[in-house]
Amino acid sequence: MKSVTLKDVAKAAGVSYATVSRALSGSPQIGSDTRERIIKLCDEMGYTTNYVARSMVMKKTDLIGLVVPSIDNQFMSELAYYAEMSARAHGYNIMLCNSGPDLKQEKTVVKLLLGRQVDGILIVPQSSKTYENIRAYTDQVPTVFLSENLRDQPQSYVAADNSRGTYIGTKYLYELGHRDILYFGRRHSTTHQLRAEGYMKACQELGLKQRFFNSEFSHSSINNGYQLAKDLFSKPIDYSAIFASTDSNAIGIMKAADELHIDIPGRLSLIGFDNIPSTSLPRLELTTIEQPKRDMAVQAVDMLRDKIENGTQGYVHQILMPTLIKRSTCRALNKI
Amino acid sequence: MKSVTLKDVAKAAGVSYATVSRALSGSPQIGSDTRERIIKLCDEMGYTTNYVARSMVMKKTDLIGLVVPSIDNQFMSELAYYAEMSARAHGYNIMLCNSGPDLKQEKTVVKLLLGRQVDGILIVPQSSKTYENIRAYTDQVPTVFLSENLRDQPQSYVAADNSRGTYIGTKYLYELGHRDILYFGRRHSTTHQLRAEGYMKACQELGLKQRFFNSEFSHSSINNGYQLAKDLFSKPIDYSAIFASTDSNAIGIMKAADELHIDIPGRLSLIGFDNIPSTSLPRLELTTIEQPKRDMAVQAVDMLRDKIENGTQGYVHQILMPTLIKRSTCRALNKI
DNA sequence: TAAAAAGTCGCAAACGTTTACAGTCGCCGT
DNA sequence: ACGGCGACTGTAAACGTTTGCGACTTTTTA
Repeated sequence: MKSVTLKDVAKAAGVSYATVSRALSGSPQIGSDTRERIIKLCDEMGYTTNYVARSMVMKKTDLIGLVVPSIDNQFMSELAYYAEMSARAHGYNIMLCNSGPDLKQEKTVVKLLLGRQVDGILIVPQSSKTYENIRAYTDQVPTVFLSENLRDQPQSYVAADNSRGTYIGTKYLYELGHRDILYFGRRHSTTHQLRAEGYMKACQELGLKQRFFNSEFSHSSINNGYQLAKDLFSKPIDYSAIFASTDSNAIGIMKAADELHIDIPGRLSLIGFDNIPSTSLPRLELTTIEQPKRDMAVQAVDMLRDKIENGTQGYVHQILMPTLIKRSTCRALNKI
Repeated sequence: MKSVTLKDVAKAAGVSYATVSRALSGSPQIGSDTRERIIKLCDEMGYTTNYVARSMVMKKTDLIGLVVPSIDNQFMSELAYYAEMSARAHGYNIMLCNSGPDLKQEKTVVKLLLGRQVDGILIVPQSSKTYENIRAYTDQVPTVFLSENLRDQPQSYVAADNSRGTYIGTKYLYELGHRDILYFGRRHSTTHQLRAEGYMKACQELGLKQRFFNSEFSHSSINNGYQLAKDLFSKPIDYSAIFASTDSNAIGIMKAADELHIDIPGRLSLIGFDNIPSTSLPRLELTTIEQPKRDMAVQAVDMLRDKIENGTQGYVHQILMPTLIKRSTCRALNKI
């Protein structure tokens, strides 16, 4: 369990441990013969540099704190995957924390990460409240928000153009012939507010009546969408398409529709948002709006690296384009 | 960006920094009045203890390295969720690494984790080869394998009783009246070998003919299952049920069956393994064998903590019971 | 009342690195 | 032959903690 240190190999090599350190770090001021000898020796002795000691003197841990509400979530785990890969490719490791559903835990974990001396924090916020929640810490360490649009708050973030996503989605529905489109979702966060706005904008341009079915006091999940949709379907269906603000909600809607024998897309077209992996499953094949998760993740770590390594001050808002993924839950309406 | 240290609050309090340290750590040898004064002061000054400095002297980082082939995977992200929650509840943080598909990267990340001085490693192996692959490091740091059955190798692990899973699954199929059950899957790892064995054992006891459809040179994914199933279905279907060794494969099979208008469960019953979240989706509703992912994760960190904190030597094999999740892809056969 | 015990607190070493600075050595130019 | 320069390597400080030990003060005990 006792690991070999610089001092050990220095003794074995008959040099000072400063020399060994220099040999490993590729310092120019060292003889190429001794360098090779030392490197070979390190290899033989199984020396690996102790990062915590190194961090101590370098005042840099090469650590990025990643906080997500729940890694057990297709959207976030995909983000996390690309973030970790990209971070490690640039010499950083990821310290992972679930922030859970409440703001208190979210604050706790970023405080914890600060104590760990992470070089930066990448955070997928629980909601719009996160900004205020952790503001006391965001000036102590480079921080970038991921996937939540903060509008013009003085804080770096990368997010999809949520407004544009719903905009192109409802336009697509319009082109398919739909004139009565129901927007299904709430507006608890800026991101979701923007999604609603994209829908509203498209409706205005297209001369469509805006129709909302909100669910202000619940979070986005399949079961929630399902319960809500059962409510919805108990009333007359005087629309031909539903735009669900979330794939999870859309899938819940599908479930309710199936039970009531409401044919999708025969009777009702359905479109979701996010393009989580589940949407591409057989029998689901949900038409949706893709958030470019991979790009979002790598750009977020790029942005964070820039802050860390170049000390870049200020904030930047990176907005990525969403794209329409046509699958099989939307159908063209026959014009009369 | 400069954080406040022990020395800073010591100066402010007019005591030595050793006293501050003791006040925070709850040392008994300190006046309760000064303790309160110092704690209050720390709070005001926003002091947080520097964990890397602390780790340095304590020779303990309170860090657990978690390596998974890909966090972007429902099974592993669920494991990771519970592992992180449980670890943090006990004062540990998680350093996350994706090991990708190849052994080289897997070895690289555990080496990296060693350099980070993690107290222990929790690893979801890529395959059975992982044991050999990282054996050089597993005696340098407490390690427990998660989800892969290593049989009687001298290495701690926690896994589901895979053999029993397929055993109860085929027995269930038998009770439903099925007499011709095809086992769909490969045996590239011990875990999958055990699954095949459970099926074989049940067949023997029940007097059933063992029928295999193997796919030795592909990994388990929906698309793979789909391609393979298309092959499979091009030949006569002289069985009434399929046991897929994996939910992903089962879903791929569903897709192929749908395309060919092979009714599930009308014509063919189908059962999977793992109970990944996707299986519970509407329109899928796959009958499957649940691996107790939560228990597996928390028991794995418990086991690791025991090794770390109590220096427990030796190895323990923790086998957890899988359970049958009845959904809607299996139907009872009318006895003739 | 004096000595021992208990209660507080400071000093300093240690953890394993990196790096500025100083030191050693040989070699070259004059 | 000697100063000086360049190439290389060693010395030591620093990073922020924890903790054994010693020192000082106060309380207890005989």
